[in-house]
Amino acid sequence: MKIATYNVNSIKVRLGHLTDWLKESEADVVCLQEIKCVDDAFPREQLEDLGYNVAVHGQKTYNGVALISRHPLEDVVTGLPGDDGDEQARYIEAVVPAGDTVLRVCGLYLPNGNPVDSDKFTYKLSWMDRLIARAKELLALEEPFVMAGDYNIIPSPDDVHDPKAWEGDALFRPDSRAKFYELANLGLTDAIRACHTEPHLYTFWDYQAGAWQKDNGIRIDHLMLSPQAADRLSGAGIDRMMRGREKPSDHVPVWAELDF
DNA sequence: ATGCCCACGACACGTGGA
Repeated sequence: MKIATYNVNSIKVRLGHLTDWLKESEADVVCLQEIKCVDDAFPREQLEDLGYNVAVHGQKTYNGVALISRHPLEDVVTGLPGDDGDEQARYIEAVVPAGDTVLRVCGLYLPNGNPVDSDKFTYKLSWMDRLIARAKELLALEEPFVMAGDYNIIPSPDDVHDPKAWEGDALFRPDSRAKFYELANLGLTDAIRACHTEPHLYTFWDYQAGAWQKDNGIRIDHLMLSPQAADRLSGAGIDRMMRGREKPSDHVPVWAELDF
């Protein structure tokens, strides 16, 4: 089963890219971020016509996440538990039947956090605390799950073209990274890092200053696997070619293959 | 050192992204 994450930066603008890529990649489950639309505006029918089930947690203009799956999506949870006052659409979770068991898929769009002297940064860190709490709850079930999405975290200096330029940024600050390690150290496996040891694998290139042409990128989209999911990991990849297409998202799809 | 580009809402440019 192929699980992927893709920050589309507007589903309206990127629907063609997404459907092209779905046909090429044959992904089974995809976590989408930054759909930037309300539930009713999501192109549900077009994706259903390609054989996907759809679950959406949308928001006008900003954020918005969705899950699409060739298998049923059950027990859908929208919104990250832990703060009923949080109105930003950044989290969606569902259970997907997988062989003789189930895979829980958690799609997330972690807050950017810049500027770091603002409440946006404290929101990022507290959001990560809630994600860690959710991971602890799910780990207690001892079932396969994946937390996949745009983490807005550069885990290590190997994951950025120019570490100096990112010093102090909310995506690379030691306290941001420490929270990510706290999550990983619960026992979650970074699918890309488990399959690829070479440095400088990126998932995002800024639109500005020729970042793509210079390969000035960062790795911020991750699939984090529970131990029971990591046991089934057989491959992972980054579909860089999507960044080279006409009118691309600034992120590209990242995927993991799990043997079910 | 700073801005570059892109999407949105709703038509002018401000907000947000990373």
